[in-house]
Amino acid sequence: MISVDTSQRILDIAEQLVQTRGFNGFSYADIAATLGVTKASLHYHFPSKADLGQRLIERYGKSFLAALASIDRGGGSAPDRLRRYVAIYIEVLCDDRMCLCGMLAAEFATLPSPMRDEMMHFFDENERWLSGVLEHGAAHGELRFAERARDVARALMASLEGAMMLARSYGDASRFELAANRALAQLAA
Amino acid sequence: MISVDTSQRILDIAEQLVQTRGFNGFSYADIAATLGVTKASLHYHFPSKADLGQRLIERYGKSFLAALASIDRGGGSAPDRLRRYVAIYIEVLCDDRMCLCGMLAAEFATLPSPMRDEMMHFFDENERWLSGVLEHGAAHGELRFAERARDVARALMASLEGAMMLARSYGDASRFELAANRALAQLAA
DNA sequence: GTCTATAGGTGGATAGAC
DNA sequence: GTCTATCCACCTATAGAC
Repeated sequence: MISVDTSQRILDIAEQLVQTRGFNGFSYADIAATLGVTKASLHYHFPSKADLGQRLIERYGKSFLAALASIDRGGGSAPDRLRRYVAIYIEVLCDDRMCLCGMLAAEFATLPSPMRDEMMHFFDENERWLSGVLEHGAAHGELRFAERARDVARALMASLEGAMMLARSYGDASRFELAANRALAQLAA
Repeated sequence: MISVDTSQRILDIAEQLVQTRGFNGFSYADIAATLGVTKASLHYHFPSKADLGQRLIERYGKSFLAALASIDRGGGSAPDRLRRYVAIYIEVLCDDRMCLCGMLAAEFATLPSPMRDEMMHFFDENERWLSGVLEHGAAHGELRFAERARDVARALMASLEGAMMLARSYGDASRFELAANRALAQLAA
């Protein structure tokens, strides 16, 4: 994820800051110090912090969707795909980060509307993809669940986001892995 | 929850603010405006914001433990107790709040050490209580699970915290209820 | 595109009168 | 206990030179 473009480098640094400290937990000064430029320069690329935040979620969402598309291209059974979905979260967590949108969900009440909408769009897309995998798995006898695929998808996202948050607080990734494995095991046919 | 004591009233207001906006999302000015006093007065009761935060979690933890003791006094089966445990979360959510400690878990990286410790203590106590209920339920054939009670307790807490956060962002408490019901249904013997 | 300089506001916190 | 007044650091953001 090495960027040459300054805008992308700013987003890289901001992304790491939001995922660790939250949108209200960092400032332009933090980015400027890391990047080695002045605060004023940042405003050339992102006029306001709200702009920066919105563009950040947009990029994160696209990158996440690309990862989901990559899972689909890789083929494999529905349980396999779910394991690779969980692996994305683990990778983020092992970098001591939270899911960007999980973090923003906590700060929801303080976010400007465009950021809220972009955040919900992220979860909607995740729900869509997961629902597809779940339905496919159920149809092929690879997965079993009693509720609507949509509701199972929502419950799964919630479990992963919550487990991620607690695991990060305890500095113990195995807390996440245990919760995630249990969630997947319960879907086994 | 009506307090006459000024310190308690300050904590009441701060609690609502943290549960909706986060610890980094409010200021002494917000409390002062709501309470109708000056910022300086607040510093008489809580010298620093870190003090305020720590005392806030202490009180919240005690109140939560009292609620768990109340569930125990009420008797009933393990599934019954778990339903009443979930009901605590629902009540908080219907007031458009997050769990105080779930909120702080997101901001973990920016919190002073005393607040971190107090927050983890809250989750440890929840884990202890839940583990007890789970073990009791398993021993009496009311609940069934494959993993250690401790790990099931952790997974359950993570699910509830995550579902709460997403449900609040979507302004849809039913999202939480569906996830919680699914989590409890999977423990049914 | 990046800089210096600065505006205008808000943050937490303190001193000292009442 | 609460007030007024104030401090200083930091915040987001802008103007204008280079």
